Amino acid sequence: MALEPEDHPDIQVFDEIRYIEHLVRTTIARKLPVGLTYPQFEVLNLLARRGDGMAPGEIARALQMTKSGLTNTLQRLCARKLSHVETCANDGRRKRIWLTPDGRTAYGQAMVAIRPKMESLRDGFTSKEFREALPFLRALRTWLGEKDDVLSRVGR
Amino acid sequence: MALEPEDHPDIQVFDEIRYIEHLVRTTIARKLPVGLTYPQFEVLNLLARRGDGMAPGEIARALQMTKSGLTNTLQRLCARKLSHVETCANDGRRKRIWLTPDGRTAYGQAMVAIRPKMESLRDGFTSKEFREALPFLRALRTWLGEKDDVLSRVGR
DNA sequence: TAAGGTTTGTTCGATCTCGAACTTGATTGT
DNA sequence: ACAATCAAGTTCGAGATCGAACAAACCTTA
Repeated sequence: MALEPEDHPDIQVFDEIRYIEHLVRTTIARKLPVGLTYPQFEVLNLLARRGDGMAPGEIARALQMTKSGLTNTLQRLCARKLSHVETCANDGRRKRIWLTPDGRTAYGQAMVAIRPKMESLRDGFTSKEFREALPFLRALRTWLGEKDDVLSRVGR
Repeated sequence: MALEPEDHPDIQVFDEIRYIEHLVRTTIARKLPVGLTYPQFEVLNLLARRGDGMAPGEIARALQMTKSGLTNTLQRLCARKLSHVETCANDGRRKRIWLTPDGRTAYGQAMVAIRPKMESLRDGFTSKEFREALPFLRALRTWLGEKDDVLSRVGR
């Protein structure tokens, strides 16, 4: 699809977006230290950047994962002692996720593996180009998300 | 990620792209007639638009799927008699995939379910906006794909 | 024409992903 | 106070996805 001429520009845009998403995912996934999958890395990345102690629900929303999907990933991270769980004192339902020292180490290794690629990206494109692309992408994302049944779903 | 301020514009762009891709996928998936999954729809869509008779390898490349992933999807489509397979006469390795009448019907139903959404999208954005977004997206996709280990892999 | 390599597609195991149903803990209305 | 409701996570089953290993059909070349 993505490589063929398409009549509708909107379809072409979505094709390119699908393609880019796929390239990013596979490129990163292949550089990760053995044992780390892409979604696992995304969780580590989020925890490392946004700070520990997030609730599973927050993490799932931030990463566009379902709650059940995240449960799965967290169980694997915890099994490998890369994260650990803490039940919230005030609210017995809620949990908080923390990176372990091992988790930070693994994240660091992953970032080292990925960094060269990211840096060469910043050689290939200017910061300005990215900034100028943002408004449209944001508008598109917002439109798709708002005008929709997606966010009105329960039980994600 | 996608909803938080991020220092690097490039990361924001990738976050938006990831989000958009996810919204498109889930939005379409939820509108599909029961029994049709999103990847199955993508294959039907490709066959209906590009014409029947494609080889599995071509389909996989066009849709950024692995060969093994596509084998799986094709087996399900064939099991439901939505497509059927033909071994190539000249080349015993190659196969050709055809839509069955049932397959065309299912595709038509899926398109009917999706059309309103697509049309309202064309109300929300102009064709010009999409066209203007394309060059950057294409350049990004090309850069990610070329300058990379992805395409040089064997056995996709 | 036989050996070695290439291309095409399949099988397999591990993980991801989704939605539906469920459990448990908190909140609210009366 | 207590039933109804809501919210946060988990479980489960079906399907998707990936890569590695494989089988079979071709191709090359000596």
